[in-house]
Amino acid sequence: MTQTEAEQSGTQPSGSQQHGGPAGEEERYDAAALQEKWLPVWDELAPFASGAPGDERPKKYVLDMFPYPSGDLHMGHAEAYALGDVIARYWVQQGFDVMHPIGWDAFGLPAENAAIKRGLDPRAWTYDNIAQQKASMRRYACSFDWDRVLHTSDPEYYTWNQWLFLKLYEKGLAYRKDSLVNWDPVDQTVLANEQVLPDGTSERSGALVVKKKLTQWYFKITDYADRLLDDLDGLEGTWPSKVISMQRNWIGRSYGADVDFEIEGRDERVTVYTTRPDTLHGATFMVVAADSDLAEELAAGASEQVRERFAAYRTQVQETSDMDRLASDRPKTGVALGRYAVNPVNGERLPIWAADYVLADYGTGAIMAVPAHDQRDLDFARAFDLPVRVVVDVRDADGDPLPDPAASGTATAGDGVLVNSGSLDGLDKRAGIARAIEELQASGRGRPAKNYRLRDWLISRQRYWGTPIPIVHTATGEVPVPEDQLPVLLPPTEGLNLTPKGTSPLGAAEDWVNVPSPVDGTPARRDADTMDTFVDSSWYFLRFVSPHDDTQAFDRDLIAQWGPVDQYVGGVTHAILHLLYARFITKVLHDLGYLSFDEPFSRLLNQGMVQMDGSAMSKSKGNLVRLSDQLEEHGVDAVRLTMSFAGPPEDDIDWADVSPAGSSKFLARAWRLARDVTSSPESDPAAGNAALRAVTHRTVHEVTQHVEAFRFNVAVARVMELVNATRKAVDDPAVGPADPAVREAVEAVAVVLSLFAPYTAEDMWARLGHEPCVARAGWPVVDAALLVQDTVTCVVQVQGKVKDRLEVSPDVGEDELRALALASAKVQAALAGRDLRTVVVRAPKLVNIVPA
RNA sequence: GCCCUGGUAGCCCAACCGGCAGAGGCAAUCGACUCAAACUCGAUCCAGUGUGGGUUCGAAUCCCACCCAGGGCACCA
Repeated sequence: MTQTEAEQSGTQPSGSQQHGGPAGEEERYDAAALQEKWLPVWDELAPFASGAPGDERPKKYVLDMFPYPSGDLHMGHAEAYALGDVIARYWVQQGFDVMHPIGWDAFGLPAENAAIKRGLDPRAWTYDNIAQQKASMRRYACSFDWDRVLHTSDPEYYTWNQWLFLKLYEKGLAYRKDSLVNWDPVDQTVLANEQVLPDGTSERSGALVVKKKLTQWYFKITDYADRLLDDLDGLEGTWPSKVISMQRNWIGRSYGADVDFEIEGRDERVTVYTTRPDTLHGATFMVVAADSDLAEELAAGASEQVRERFAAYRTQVQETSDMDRLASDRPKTGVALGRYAVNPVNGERLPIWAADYVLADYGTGAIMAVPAHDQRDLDFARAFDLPVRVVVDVRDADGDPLPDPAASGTATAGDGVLVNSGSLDGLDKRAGIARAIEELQASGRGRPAKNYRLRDWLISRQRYWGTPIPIVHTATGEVPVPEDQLPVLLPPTEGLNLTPKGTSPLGAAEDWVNVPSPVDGTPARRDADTMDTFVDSSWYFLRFVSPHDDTQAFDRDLIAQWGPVDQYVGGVTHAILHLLYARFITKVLHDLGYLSFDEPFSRLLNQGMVQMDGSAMSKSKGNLVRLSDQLEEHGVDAVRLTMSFAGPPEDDIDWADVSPAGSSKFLARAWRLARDVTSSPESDPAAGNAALRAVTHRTVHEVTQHVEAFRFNVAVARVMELVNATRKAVDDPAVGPADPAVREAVEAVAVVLSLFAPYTAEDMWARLGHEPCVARAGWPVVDAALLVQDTVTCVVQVQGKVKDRLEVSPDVGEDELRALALASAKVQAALAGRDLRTVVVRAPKLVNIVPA
């Protein structure tokens, strides 16, 4: 190896020579050598093992979102795990039994696609990558409890995925239905709504998603919509407000009324959902979603000509529907169905149209159109020359009536007084809605209702590398696989063609798919689809408490002790998908009696992303900065420190704006302090330099607050100050390297740095004469007496402008301070003889003198 | 279109409850050390807080309007 090994083979050789310098040259900071030296020691001592029997420390659960094993770790991982580690290591230093586990989200399409491309088994690809990432994480000094590792692709794990499915199935929360689903034509599988980007493309493959009618499994997350929404209130303050508002948006609850309309020539009424039942008198037509069964049915009862026009329109809609969802100003299209509804409040005949601006899967797929007060309805009315009737008198800021929507083309959606509305006339929006609902209920034509933007969670995937759905289809219907027959193992890939073809590759595994019915032994077929991998990650945090338990998904006593997760750390990219699903599953398991809590993550920290020159680094765009290169060049500690110091954790880091070389310089500077300390570990700090001690204690005090508030960048800045102050003291002949206050300061630096730069901190600790591990040394105790300052600087302002500064006692009296300030020559000069109007005194920090 | 963040030095970022705009770092410049360089050490330079109003003794901080950047939702009745 290199000279670093020679250097490390001896114990602390004084005057080791690395660059051919003269004999007696001092040792230098060598990041690579420190890594070689301490990694094996930590492997041996396992300072982050958690949950040992008899461990009396209070428990804390810190969790980083587990990675997907595609290739080696990249800069994004490096940031996330550096920041999560600061928190985990901090709580260990504070004396907690911290569970900080790691695992791999190992099922999923990328493994399968990569495997197809290279003709490999997805298992081999996945587990090779895991091994590589795991080795990288160890080198990166992540404070994980390595005894708790899990992989979601292990049968030991996905067994319990199947168990979870059965629990939901028993509860009626897993069901199969036939509907239009999002189909990814590239990956040849369906996608959840959440996996379709706003521009209508797949978040995975980037392909334009199309609609396809399929029978699929769903989890009934909409049953939990109210709780998922309302319980967000309790996360206020501990979750980023951004995530909370994104989830609120996503669930999208609205309140209104269901209103029943009679249909001429049809026995059944049609119910529509509206948020504005007060405007019912303004309804001039009805619209049903063109792709709904209702439209089909209504058209079937119409004339031959209408049926033909409808069929043509429907085909057109299905071909173009997802193509230009984005084009919000695209012209309204539709066909009249030649059928009529009857307005329940005034008996008017309303023509029924089929159009694509009404969605089949929201509400009832039918609306009452009130063109005067709804822009979409107005656009439609103007396109097809339908009547517009104003029923709300909306005024502008000056109290003038707004122009007639029929003429202006702008619907008046604002608040106003109801007109042309019979018994509702004169009421405002709020009262009008309440009265309208009352009257509808009284006449049996309507009732209060609410709706959600959130849809049920589609979990079927037509791919190989996932958890088989534990259902068998028999001649008489679907039968769940009995719990004691789990797991349903994935068949081997031999003989299977994994290439996407629209149906699950598992269906071709004849030996696997053909099974006797668990009920009566008659021939049956397994469900060949696999589960969305978001199912895997929706409960993995529970499994960590007992990852090797083969009798249950998780140990209920242990999860009661550890859960919920005290601190969750991960990217904001999962703000909706993963976090919403995890919250849902947690609530379900709570309701089933498995959990005592119903929110999984008490606190959440979103780290930002790492960019280069303003552009995101990702697999698809090519990794502009390679983590391995950075680690090679600057060392683990410098990279980690840079991640913490770059800015607030939630901000993105542009690698071009930060300086790992600067971090490295700072670490060397800190390290040299430890090298220079000459006092013994037993020296008494109380005998040390008072000024330096004050700086040390004040720094530790502030760092503590900053770390707890996630202001890691500021915490690091404070340590830099302490290092600078200590260096000055060491070089000051009046203090010097033997002063016990210097040792106290350097020890504090070592312990605090153990959160950010573990290798450097460990070596400093050793040089200070201590045994490893510094990670378990304990957080420095602040002596409150040393935080009290003898004097404070009082600012004296004249008209808010600083004119003088006074050194005063912290408990100086107001009157005394006022007199002192007025006596200042600089103040008198600024006043130039003017009379005083007021003197504001905020003892002891400030006096503001206002002249007349 | 609606909602949410955020604009402080050349750059990344601090600044408590409204109270001295600068803690820390990068870059730059100068000096010391060196045969020279790297390393190291020391020093210097730099903004009045996106714009315009308002409240206040006092505003980066609070309020209003606007501009810019980023993010979320978007034909959800």
